[in-house]
Amino acid sequence: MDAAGAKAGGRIGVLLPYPFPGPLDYALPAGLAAPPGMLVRVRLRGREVTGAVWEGAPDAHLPPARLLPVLAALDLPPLPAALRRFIDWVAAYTLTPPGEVLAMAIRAAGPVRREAGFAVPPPDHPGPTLSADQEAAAAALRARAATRRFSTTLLEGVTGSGKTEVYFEAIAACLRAGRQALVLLPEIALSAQFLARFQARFGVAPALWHSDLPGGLRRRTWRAVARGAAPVVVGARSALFLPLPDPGLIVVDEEHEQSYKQEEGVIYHARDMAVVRARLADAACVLVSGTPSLESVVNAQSGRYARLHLPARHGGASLPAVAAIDLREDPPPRGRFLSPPLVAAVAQTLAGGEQAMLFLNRRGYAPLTLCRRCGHRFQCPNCIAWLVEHRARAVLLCHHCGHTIARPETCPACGGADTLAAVGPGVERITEEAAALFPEARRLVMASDTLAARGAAEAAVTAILERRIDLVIGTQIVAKGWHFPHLTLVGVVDADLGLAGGDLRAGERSLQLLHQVGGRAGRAAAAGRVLLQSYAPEHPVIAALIGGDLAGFLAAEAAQRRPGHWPPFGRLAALIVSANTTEAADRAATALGRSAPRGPGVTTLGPAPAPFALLRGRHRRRLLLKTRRDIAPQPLVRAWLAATALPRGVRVDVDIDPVSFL
DNA sequence: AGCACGCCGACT
DNA sequence: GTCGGCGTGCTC
Repeated sequence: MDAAGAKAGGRIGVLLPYPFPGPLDYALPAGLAAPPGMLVRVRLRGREVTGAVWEGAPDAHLPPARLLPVLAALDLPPLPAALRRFIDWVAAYTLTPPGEVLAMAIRAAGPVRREAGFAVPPPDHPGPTLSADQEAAAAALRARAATRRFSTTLLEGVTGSGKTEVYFEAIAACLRAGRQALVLLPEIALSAQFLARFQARFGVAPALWHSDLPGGLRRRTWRAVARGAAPVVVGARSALFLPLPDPGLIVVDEEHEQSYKQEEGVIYHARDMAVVRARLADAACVLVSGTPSLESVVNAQSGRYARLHLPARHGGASLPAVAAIDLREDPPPRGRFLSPPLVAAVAQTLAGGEQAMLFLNRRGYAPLTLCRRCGHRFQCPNCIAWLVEHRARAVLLCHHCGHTIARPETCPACGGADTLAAVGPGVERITEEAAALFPEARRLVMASDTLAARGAAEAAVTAILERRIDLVIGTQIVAKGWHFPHLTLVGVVDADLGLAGGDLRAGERSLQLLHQVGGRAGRAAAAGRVLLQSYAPEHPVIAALIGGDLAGFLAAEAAQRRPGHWPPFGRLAALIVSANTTEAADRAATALGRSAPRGPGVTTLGPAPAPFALLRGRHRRRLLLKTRRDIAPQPLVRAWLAATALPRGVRVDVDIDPVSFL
């Protein structure tokens, strides 16, 4: 098929936002211009749908008589070539049909009532003064953002070192070069404080992109981006698929965050894909973190990434002092969860007119409800998980599928009245304990469910900043990059919580989370301190936090993972087998296990029950393919699935580079 | 993704 | 004897 195939009057491929193996062929009427990337309307099974003209050899076998005509072209610039190549790349890498990846890119490409535009942030608008360390790092980033050459830089710095202001200088350089900048944030809840800082630097607001954007604004923003009228876009991971005409800089803030991993639909890691997006667009990529992932550190050490380091906290603030409270020596009173030393520290902080925070990464009142008489435990019928009591709502609720029951008065198994006991704490229960201990303190609970309402997170942050709150009790939402200058004490209720479970990255993740939480303390003039309640303070993660030796921890972690070719020294692909019955899941998993690829540098683990062996009513088994770093797992997985006959009703989901084993 | 086609339980 | 369950297959 020659180039004439794409000309008017010929046959063209149109990629549609559905899981087809490739583009479908349509006839292009004479007089209709449809270059690659053009969004077009076509008929599919009688329905009218939007797709994109795509490169690749049309399917010559289909007789011309069966081709339907392209109906119209949308009044939009074609998707840029770099985005088209990115879509194809992500599809091939994640083993997802390309149309499903395209769907993420064009979902918001609908008509709008009023066009939107965003002011170009003036690069030379006077912003905050940088320290010498910041200026040195900013100069390096400016140079990288000003060239039309791909690069990746790991920008590292302790919490409060002013990393944001440093990469703002890279944004300014990118804007001066006439290109667009994209900033990814792990949580859009972060954006309120981020936007204030952006405003302080540039005097205008950037375009925002996330899944909760109302439909009209979403379409207007998409269109503005496509037209090049959004010079800076700040967004969640899905912003990677926006049609920026010429992105010159992609920043991934808090690059270690696990929320960059999309776990449903198209399964991809936004941090890794950001590097690819930058490479295909000849752009600079900047990965930013106070606690970088082992992946990024190893890439920096091997020279693949450049590395910039901000050693000190900005404005003379010092890092908080971290200490453990050994719960074997100082246990909390029976039925309580705050130990005497932690209670004393909170009391002292509050008495000094400063703010304190208690951190527990568990929503609700109690993770388990147990009958003291017969031992009955309340479990979700659809998942292998305990129902979590939410006392304020008087319900027990599954955090995996949302299954909810009214809080029972009697045990359904033995009929016992007053025999049900709440086991273990959630933030609600810690709040109850804190209310009894510090009745005068103005308390605030910060959890994803208590801050779900629009503007709730912003209101909470404002209340803390204005010192209308004395004691914050929160889940991991408090670990995000908030800046609370009057907060001087962080108490971690259960520092051991994230360490159980045998997950490859449990230690690394726990260290990052606790370090980030601790980083909320003492960000201004007053010194901060962090107290970690633990039954195992000698654990390497707790020891690294106390000693402030994050690099040492990562080095030990690397030494453990390297010999077995575990990531980042090897590659993983997970196959999740799910079926309606245990038997079907077992049969399929066993069949896959028998036909698993083997060979030098290739091993298969499993099948094993997936950590949630029953989730949302489906029985799950998991197999893990591990390859040496120089062996791509995708062709192996493709061949593996093609060679294995699977029983009816069985689904196999592939997760390339799985990060969560739970 | 939708939407049609196709074989096995409870209904007029 | 039918109406309808959603499992499987196709869409240019």
